[in-house]
Amino acid sequence: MAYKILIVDDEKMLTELLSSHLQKCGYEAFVAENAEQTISMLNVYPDLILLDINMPEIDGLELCKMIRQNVVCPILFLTARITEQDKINGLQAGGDDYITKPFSLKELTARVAAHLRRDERSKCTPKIVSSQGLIVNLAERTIFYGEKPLNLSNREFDIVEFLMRNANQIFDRERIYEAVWGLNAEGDSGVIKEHIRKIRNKLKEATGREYIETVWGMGYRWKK
Amino acid sequence: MAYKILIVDDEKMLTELLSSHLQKCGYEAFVAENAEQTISMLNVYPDLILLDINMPEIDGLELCKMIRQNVVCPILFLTARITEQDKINGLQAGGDDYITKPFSLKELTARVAAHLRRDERSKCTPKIVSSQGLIVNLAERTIFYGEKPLNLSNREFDIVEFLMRNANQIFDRERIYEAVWGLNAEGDSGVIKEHIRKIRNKLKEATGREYIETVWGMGYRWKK
DNA sequence: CAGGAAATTGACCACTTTTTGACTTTTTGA
DNA sequence: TCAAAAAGTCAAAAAGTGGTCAATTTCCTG
Repeated sequence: MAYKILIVDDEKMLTELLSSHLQKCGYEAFVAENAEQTISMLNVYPDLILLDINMPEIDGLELCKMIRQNVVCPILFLTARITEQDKINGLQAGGDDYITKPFSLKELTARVAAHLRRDERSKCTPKIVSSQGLIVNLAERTIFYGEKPLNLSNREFDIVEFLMRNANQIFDRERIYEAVWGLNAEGDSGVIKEHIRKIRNKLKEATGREYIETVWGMGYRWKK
Repeated sequence: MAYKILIVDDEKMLTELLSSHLQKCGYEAFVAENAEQTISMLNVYPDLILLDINMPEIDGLELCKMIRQNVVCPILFLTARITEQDKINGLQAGGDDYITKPFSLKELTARVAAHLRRDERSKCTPKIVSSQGLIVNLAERTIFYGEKPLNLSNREFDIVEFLMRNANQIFDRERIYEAVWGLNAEGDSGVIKEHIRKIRNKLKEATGREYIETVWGMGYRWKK
């Protein structure tokens, strides 16, 4: 069974981004937007908690203490700035680590993985998915069409994985950029166009089929 | 003693193919074609079960639950297609993993090996292991290729042991550092690169073969 | 404590991936 | 039909990654 991660934050944008990304990484994500929801969410017994300290009307540290009374899993703070004093306060409240905003999704998942690893219980993340004749190995980040390997680069794999997981949905380039890079897209740099091209070539090469459809004026979608 | 694998499927073609392949890989294979045979086969105490869910007249999931009442070994589902709901149902029934058809034999054996290995790790660790012609003596910390000693240094041995124990899994340099040094890696110092080089040289020198594979942008893995 | 092996570091090079920007083609709607 | 907007293409620059080597530091052992 996948690790369960509880995200506590009041910014919808961020929680959505985080939960979709964590799901992409094979975790099960839960979201709580306030103290009340958080406490009731503890019933799912999360394996790790991401907690924003700077929420209006809620004292993150107090919330952390309350959580600690009920669970022992790692608690990682999300915070804008961090002073030495913040660190001490946080640790006293029962936190395990800090992630300072802004952070990349890569960094976040690395830290999450590190803590889960340290916590060491049997890891059972789903590894292999298959779709339309493509066999996707999430652990090795490889995709095969039968015996033929796709040989995607890391970025290419990220994009394919994202589109595949959200098959049939249309995403414009900005959205894809945000989802995969974990950053806000500033204008259209054209990176996505180029990556989509490379991906399409490799897919066509190996399978002879079209997987990524262009919806004119809207974006791209993975055909299912 | 060889690992015992029970194959549960009603397609004779497939079971024959699988059992002959698994035998070639050094496993002992048993076949059951229906629920009744499966239950009675459990008396051989298989180390792993391959279970086709989509058999006519038999509900694979029910069968899985019945098996689970008797044994704790890993159960891998063979299935044509897989939806999110299938996954949930399967896990609730006590399954450990899915292999979606069509699959390559290579993939199948890799997954089988992975599960057996995971199971093995929870048992006691053997003193002497052999892999691809290498004979590893964990007590004396020596590795021989036939009569030829490898003469690895301590660190080198640690790294090889770690990679070997987790064969086929990919580890980036940071992970290897954490696993072998037991410390958090602060940035990439390049130590691993250098050790990998030394190890590769010694392996090549003694065996003429390649054991450690580089997965670009991902890390290293011990080829098995 | 000296001498040698082992471990580590940093610099360098070759190679791959990622990004960029100029340019072409396609699509759309006035 | 034509012009503007959107999408696609290409090659080259920039950034990142891994392999190698030599130099330095650390660790043993006699």
